[in-house]
Amino acid sequence: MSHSSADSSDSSNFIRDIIDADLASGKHARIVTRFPPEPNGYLHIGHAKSICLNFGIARDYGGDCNLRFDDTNPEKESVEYVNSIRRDVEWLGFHWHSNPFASDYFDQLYGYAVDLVKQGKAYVDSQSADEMRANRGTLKQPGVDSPNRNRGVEENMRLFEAMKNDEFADGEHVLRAKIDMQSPNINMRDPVLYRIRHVTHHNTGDKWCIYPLYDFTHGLSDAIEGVTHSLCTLEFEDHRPLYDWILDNLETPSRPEQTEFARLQLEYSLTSKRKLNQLVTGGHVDGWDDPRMLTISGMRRRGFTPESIVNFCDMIGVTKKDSTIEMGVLETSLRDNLNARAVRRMAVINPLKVIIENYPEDQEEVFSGANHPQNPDYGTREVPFSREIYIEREDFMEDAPRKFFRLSPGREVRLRFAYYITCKEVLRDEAGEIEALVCTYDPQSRGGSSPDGRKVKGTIHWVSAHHAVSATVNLYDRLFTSTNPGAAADFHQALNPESLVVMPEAKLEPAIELTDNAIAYQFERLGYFISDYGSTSDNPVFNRTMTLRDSWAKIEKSG
RNA sequence: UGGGCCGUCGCCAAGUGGUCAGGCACCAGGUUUUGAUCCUGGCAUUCGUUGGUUCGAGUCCAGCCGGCCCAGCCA
Repeated sequence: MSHSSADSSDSSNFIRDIIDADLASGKHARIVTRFPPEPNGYLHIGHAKSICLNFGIARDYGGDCNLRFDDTNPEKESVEYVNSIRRDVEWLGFHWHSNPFASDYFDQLYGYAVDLVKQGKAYVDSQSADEMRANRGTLKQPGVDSPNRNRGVEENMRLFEAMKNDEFADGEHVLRAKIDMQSPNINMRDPVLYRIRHVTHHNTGDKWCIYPLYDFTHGLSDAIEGVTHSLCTLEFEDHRPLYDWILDNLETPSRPEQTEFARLQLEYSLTSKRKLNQLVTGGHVDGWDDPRMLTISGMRRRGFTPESIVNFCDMIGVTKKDSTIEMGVLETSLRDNLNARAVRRMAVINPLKVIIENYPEDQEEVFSGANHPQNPDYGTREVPFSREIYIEREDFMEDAPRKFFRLSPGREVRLRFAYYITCKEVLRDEAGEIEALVCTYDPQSRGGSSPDGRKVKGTIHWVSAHHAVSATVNLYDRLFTSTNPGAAADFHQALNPESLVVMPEAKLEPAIELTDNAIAYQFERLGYFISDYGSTSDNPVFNRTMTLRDSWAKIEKSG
């Protein structure tokens, strides 16, 4: 397509290098990956990076990628999230080999835990959470052994079974791995494997009152599925020794390996499910799919294409370096894709009426406008014209600088596809506000060029007043004013009060489809737009997906 | 001397001892009935730093500096 599109087939990274080596050495004959979200929130742009990595590798190496729900904490999880996650992954264009829940493995996981107990490598601890915390030590001081650490296998077996059989209250006991309370790695100081939680699970219902923790569950789930490369983010690096310890001490059907990469950080955005949840529940946005949210569902509603997101992930790469991507990268990827595909139309968001005084009052005519300037396959549509039209208020300036190529008293501009017009008079209301413009047109300039070949520097968009369709247009801007809102003591302070500006009086040319989130339009000179969910011909609502690049704004700013 | 990880252009990122790819951003031109798109050119004598090994170091070694992560019965 164009310069900024990355070709995933030749984009390599250190993880693909590892896979290449494993294939070359014969360690693996086939590659299996997994994308393991916890269904406790909606997927966001950060997850997209992981999805593209895991599913992209499976696709490129002819292997499989599973969509596995890491659902070991029933208190926070729900089927609403499960469904949204499935939908988002599919919408991005990826296909999973299987779609299991970690909770599907609870029986097997319990068996593995029993195995550890029998080997004397796990024990039931009856300390309170506070006692455990106190005995864990600190980052610099080793922990001390639990008084229950040397319980016999028989007693541990009896207690663990009793935990499972609902004989204890929440928090009374936990199952812990018996590793090393002196370890410099806190994760190895006898980590908890199972806790008691009397909570209904979205998948297993009330079958269990004990639930395994992430560290115990994850590697074993990988092993059960035959995952070869278990890819996760950097904060799990310290967990790898535990991941390995569990697999090294149990007989599993396969031996997966964990590799960590840096999570995505994007300027002006939040990628913490907890904080996104607060935006939703706090009413700061219109749900998880608010077009300002960088959730996959929000981006979809905003008008992002899956291709633009996947391409963005290819552009940013995969490394172990903490980094923050500039918004411009995402915006460029979006514009690139939308520029290639969007259907061109004219719409006026902030209308100013123009009366063409020498155009006959009862006359109408129709111009042909290309649906895409670089792609004739898109065809053309008819654009009606008449004596009264609307133009953008920003396209008129009374005291215009020389570099302003638009309408101004005495100046001539081209109406796209139509005629040259010259501004003759400015009409005002009692308050002195500009109400309308009186212009004349040059009948010789029909179609947008004149026989004398005179140059008209500016071309502006317009909509015939008589034929216009009224609509509401939502202008979205970044949700936060700070490049790193997550770093603020309270991210609410960084909320952008102008992240949504509603334009209730927009005028659209008639050839615009008014309903549901389907067709990506470019409203010429304004940006890319898409109809919002629930938009109807009675009440059309459009979301601005992205502005066009605006070099005039840059000139204007620099004076 | 708690452990783990990271440091190549403003932001990303290739580079696997032979003399710093590419993208974004930015700047300067050209085309243009979207100040869009597109096209052309410019943009790291230098790889956190110091020293060492080598004919040769971003790549190997040592020290130092800076940043990130870890003390949930969260993931």
